[in-house]
Amino acid sequence: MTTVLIVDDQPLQRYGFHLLLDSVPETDVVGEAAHGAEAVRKAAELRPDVVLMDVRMPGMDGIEATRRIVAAGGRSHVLVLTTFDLDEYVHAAIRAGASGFLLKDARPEELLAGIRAVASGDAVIAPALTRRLLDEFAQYVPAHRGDAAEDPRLVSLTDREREILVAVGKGWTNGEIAARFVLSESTVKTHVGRVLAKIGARDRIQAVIFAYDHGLARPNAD
Amino acid sequence: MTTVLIVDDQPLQRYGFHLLLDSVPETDVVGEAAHGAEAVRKAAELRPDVVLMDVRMPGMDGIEATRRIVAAGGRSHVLVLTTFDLDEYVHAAIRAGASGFLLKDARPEELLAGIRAVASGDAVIAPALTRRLLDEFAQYVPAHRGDAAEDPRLVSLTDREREILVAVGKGWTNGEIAARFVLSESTVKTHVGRVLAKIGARDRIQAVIFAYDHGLARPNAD
DNA sequence: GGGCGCGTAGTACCGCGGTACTACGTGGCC
DNA sequence: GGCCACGTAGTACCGCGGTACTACGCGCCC
Repeated sequence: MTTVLIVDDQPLQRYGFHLLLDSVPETDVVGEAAHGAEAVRKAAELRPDVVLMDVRMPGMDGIEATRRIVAAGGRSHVLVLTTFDLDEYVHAAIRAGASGFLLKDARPEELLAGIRAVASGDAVIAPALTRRLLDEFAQYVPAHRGDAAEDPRLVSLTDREREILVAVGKGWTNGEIAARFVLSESTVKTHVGRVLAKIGARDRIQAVIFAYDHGLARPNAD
Repeated sequence: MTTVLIVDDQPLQRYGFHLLLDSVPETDVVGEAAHGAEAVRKAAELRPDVVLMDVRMPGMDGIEATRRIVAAGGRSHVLVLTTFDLDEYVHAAIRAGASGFLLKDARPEELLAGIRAVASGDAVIAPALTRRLLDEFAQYVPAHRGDAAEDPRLVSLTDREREILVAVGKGWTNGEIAARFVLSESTVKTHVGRVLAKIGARDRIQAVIFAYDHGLARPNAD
């Protein structure tokens, strides 16, 4: 049995979803919320398996509510619904930690399949949006393990040197690296020097860029 | 009517798909191929709406075949199928231009829905894979105009300072920036200093990291 | 006019980073 | 045994980077 919390500012919309979910035995609507703040509160209180979240709402919007619900760490998975397939919404929702993104004009069985998938920890995206998402993904993931492994400069690094490069990629100074790795600063300098030579970087700054370009360092926005 | 080309090295597998697709009126299997090269040839010849592509095949694999079919520019959309949900396959397939990625243990209706979506120009991904894809996506597209605009540190930068930060993000030295911007090195230093203070970085290395984290610098693998 | 934000530019100082060495212990391989 | 790769460590030197100032011209607004 999958417990669901319905979040939408329009009562009629909520009613429609409620009817649909009641029509199948596997889902159980445990609550409704009309805006973001109420959604966050009820999600914490009812701990539903799935939160059916509308994006556009007065007050706290669905994105922010999603962020807070996900951040709260419960096991609730958020399935975001919208009438508009704007890229910004999709991006924001993904970054907020949503497990799915469907359009409101989805067929009932699609919605139910989505809820099922999300409840089991998987994720779903409306086919119409997936196309654009894949195009972007192909752009943004240039050299993730694969091309990276083929880069002769990267494979020429020893394990230790790779560790050092990762540390450099975090922005640590030689002194900090020495401290964390329990080494002398001289040793760190030796390693860094060898890394720079091997990857063809003139200074640690280009090493940081190299690390990002080759997936050794990961963006970690704040 | 959706025309389909089935590509798989195992005759039994092809047979199974053929039977399934024949069981519904909307799809029409127009051909079969047992390996990558044959798939590329037949795709060009038969011009199917959808190519049902197995990844693992002797000789030219499904990824390479997908790349060539997509590159050929026909209107065929490739739906990749695999028994293994390895990330590398998914990434490679997406980069190759595949329109979809499903697991072979998908239910028949899922497969048919996938073919339908792909034929109409949309894209589909198996829910089990979407989860990980979204996680990665959230990392790789950190600040696609949105959170970036919300970051007070970023908006506090003047236009000039933002330009300087981008230049720093490229790994340029103060001297290089001065040369390219036609400025004195002193001026560059002044700007860099102000940027560091505003974004809360102690040195240009952390500024580079900041730039990457906030989408001012883009991975540009070689 | 006077303030203010911004871009420009300078001087002086210090320290971290990078280079160019040398050096030694360890483990693996021929 | 001897060689080699690797990780460790040191010294010496120089220069870029960062800081702390000061300064001035320009456009804008009260």
